[in-house]
Amino acid sequence: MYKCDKHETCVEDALVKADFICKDKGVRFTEIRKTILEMIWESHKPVKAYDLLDKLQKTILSARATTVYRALDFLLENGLVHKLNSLNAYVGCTHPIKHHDCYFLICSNCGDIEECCDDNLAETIKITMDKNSFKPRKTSLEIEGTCNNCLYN
Amino acid sequence: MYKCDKHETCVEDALVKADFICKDKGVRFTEIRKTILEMIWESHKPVKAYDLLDKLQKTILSARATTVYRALDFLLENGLVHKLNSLNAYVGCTHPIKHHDCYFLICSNCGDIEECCDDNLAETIKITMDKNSFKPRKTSLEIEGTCNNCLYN
DNA sequence: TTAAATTATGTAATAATATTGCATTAAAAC
DNA sequence: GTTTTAATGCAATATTATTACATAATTTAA
Repeated sequence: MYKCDKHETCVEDALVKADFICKDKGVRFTEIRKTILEMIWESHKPVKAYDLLDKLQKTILSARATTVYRALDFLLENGLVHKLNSLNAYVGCTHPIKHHDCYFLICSNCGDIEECCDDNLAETIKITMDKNSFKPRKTSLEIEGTCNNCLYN
Repeated sequence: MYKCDKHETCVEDALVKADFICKDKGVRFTEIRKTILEMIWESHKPVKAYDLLDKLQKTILSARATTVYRALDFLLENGLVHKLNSLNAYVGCTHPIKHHDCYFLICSNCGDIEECCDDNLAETIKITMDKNSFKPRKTSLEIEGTCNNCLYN
């Protein structure tokens, strides 16, 4: 398990930041979008679209797959969540305001995700792209393995 | 478009190597598996499972989704093809014998894939994992952008 | 401050991707 | 040759995601 001191703080923090970002960008952080983001932030584990749908339908009976995917699209576009392509699942972005390229450590033992940034790594990727004369637009780096916690606890 | 001097060579080469690898490992390179690999190698573009199925059904009427996915599983397990998670598509591995960690440059203009290796990049990733006390098992690095050819031709 | 334009949501249908379970056949091992 | 293992046949279904069109809510701007 990911050790955040007090998980409520993560959730609150994410919602406050999201609110700020949306206001700043002049986009609408509607109830549905807020609810989906909150649900995603219930854990540090990747969440599946249809699990979100199941939960959402408990309060919003009209919810359909589109409801969820539209909210996800919005959250993705605005950098509030990430999609993990290797899992077809979604996680909250831990630093939506100052957003750089980041990568994901996926622990296949406990299921937790850690979102990381590393200037050195980002720089090396950039250099490698230059070497290949490739103009990158979107980088997806997902590393599956065992996290520190699971290894030693 | 990816410029390989003579594409037949790519295909032949891939099949010969696959044959060698399978013999070496003592696994069976059956007709279906060979056909699927050949189909994947028809281009340097990622291929979709259900497109493979459509093609396969022209010669093997009994082919079903499972037929394709089982062949793909085999080819993936034996390092003969790669799955591009960001596209839900498959490409042939260009160096199945000496296999290191590699990454994929996905040109969203021409659709071509380039599979690359870079020791320096691999090393940087390794170092970054160490820093995070994370024990990696499988790395997926996919970079979408514009390739050299599309930029300057 | 209402009309027009834009954005968000409701709703149904369906497309695209992938897996399960069980029967049968083919190949390898003994 | 028989047993064991691996591969394929086959049907059903699970999972993930999109399309198209209608309605409602919000924002823009006349």
